[in-house]
Amino acid sequence: MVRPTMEDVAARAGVSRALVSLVMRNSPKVSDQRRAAVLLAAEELGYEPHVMARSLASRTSTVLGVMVSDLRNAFFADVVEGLDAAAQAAGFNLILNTGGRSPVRERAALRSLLSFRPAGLILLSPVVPAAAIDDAAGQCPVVLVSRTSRSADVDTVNDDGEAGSALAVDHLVRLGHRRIAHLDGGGAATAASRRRGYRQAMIGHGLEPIVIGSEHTDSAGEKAVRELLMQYSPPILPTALLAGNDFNAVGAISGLEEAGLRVPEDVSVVGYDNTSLAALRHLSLTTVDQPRTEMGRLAVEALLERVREERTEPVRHLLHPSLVVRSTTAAP
Amino acid sequence: MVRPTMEDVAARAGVSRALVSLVMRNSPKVSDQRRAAVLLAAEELGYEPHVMARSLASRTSTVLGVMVSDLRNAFFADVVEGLDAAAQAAGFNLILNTGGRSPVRERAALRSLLSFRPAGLILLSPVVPAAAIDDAAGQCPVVLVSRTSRSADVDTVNDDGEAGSALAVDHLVRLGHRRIAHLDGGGAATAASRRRGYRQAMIGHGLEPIVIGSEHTDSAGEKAVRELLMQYSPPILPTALLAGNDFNAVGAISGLEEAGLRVPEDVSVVGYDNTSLAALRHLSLTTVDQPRTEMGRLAVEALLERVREERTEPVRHLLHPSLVVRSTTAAP
DNA sequence: TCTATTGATTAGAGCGCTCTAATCTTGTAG
DNA sequence: CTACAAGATTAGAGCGCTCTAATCAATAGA
Repeated sequence: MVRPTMEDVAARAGVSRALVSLVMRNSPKVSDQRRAAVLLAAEELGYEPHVMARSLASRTSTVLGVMVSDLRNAFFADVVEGLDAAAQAAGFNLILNTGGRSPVRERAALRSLLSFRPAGLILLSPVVPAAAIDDAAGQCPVVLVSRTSRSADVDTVNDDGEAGSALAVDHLVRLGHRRIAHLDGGGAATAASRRRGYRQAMIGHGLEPIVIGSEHTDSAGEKAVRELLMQYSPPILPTALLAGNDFNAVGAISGLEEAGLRVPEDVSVVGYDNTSLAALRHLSLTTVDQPRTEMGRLAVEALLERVREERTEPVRHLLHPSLVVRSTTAAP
Repeated sequence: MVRPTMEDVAARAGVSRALVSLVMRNSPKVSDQRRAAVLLAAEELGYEPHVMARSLASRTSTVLGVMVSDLRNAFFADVVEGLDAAAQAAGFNLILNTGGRSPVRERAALRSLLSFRPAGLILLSPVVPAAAIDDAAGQCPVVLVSRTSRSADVDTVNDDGEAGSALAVDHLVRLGHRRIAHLDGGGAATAASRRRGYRQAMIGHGLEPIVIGSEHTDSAGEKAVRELLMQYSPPILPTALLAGNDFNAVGAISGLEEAGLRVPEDVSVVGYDNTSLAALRHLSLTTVDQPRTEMGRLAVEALLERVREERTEPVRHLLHPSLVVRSTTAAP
């Protein structure tokens, strides 16, 4: 279990430790002959540089700290995949902590990540107070995903929820729908802008918004539909639903089917997030797609710009969502 | 962005660096008075120990390397959640890499993880050859999840796929099914034992196994059902299907419905993994549950036992799955 | 008074690497 | 044959910490 060090490689290759260091960082100022000898020795010994020692000595870090509230949410899992791909491509590694939507746990997670002296921090939809984030931003660059910030030290990457909702409403109106209800995402970070977008789009079309309180879960979607059906009977029942997210939409569909209503013949349903769920042929859910891997990529890019000190102005990425039309929407 | 060091704290508290070090590791051999002074100084400066420097100096690591093939798979996401919870509780941190089911990328990921000199490695369903794993095991303790190993240096945590399949078959037989087909998971790491369990259970019940080649995706499930329908017409059509996993099951359900067959009235379907998908009321899939968070916990536990050198014998956890009966199974 | 003994504190080396500055080799021009 | 620039190599300090062994202070025993 005791691994060779640079010194071992140097001894075997008959050169100094400094030369091995140069070869390992593939510096151009090493003769081909020596380089070959060093690489051979390293190969024979199974030597790999010690990243931690390297970053200590060089006063740089190749670690990006990532805090994700909940990996079970496919949306975050996708973003993390995007982060990892971009980080690996740039020679960085992710150190991951889960915060579990608890401010206390998130604080601990932040401290833990910072103690690695990461090159930067990426926080996915954190729930800690802005002060805690600004505090972290004093120690290293910070990028927020799915959360806004007013701090000049913090970059953000968000989906344009207003535009996404508008896309969905426009699609439904174009199909001929007039009574379109929105199942609100409650306290979720993304809920407010989606609701706002829905309201504006409805008013823009001269239609009356109908917002039903819900959550980003399938059971909440089912419950919301039951409430809806209590308030509105078939003649005035909304002919289309814009759910808070895909899970919510699936729940809503169940609720509708249980009540004997067919989707999309009687009621059209649109989700949000385009999770793998929506793509299942069994569901084939019309939904709003957020470019998740792209969000991960942009987050890493923004972070590295700060790390390399190429930029000091904050960046606010507002990504444009797109509508994926599948089989849960049709003319009323 | 330049953070204080132990030296700074020592100077401010009027003590030596070594004393600060003792306080930070809360050693008992420090007088209360000094301890208070040091903690105060640290607090005032916002000092936090530098984990990398610490592990370099102490020749120990608090980092666990995790390689996951695909975070989009909810199964792995759940296991990672379990890993993180257990690791955090033990004062360890996860450094995460995705391997994307590609041996080449996985090899790179392994090297990258090892260059951190982690305390140990946890590999979720890796596809690299056993030799590469044994090689890694020569550098630090390794635990495999959802993959077997014959190496004495490697611990494993697996779900008992044979038992899981048997559970499903028994359930179906008890409902009165006689013609039960299995949609095979193809090259997936878990497919072989599930198929074996299916075969044995069928033979045990005096029934003839029917295995249809498939994959662990929903589109493959749909395709497999089409093939099945080509080979077997209604009178001899299997009345129940054991899919390779939940995704596969959902695809199979779509295929059946498209062919005008109802689930579970005409054909019962059982999935495997109990992903969040299965729990959706809309699907309400009968499936085999693997205790995923528990698997994560056990993996960390096994790793730490090796790290602490409490054990040298390999451990083979074979977790007992359970059947979650929902709405896709009924009497034929 | 002097020496043990115990507990608290510190000096200093060293973990595996990087980086600056110094040194050693060449090749080439004068 | 010497001088010198350019390229190749190395010595050595230092990154922020831990750890061993040494030092120091205070009390107790003879």
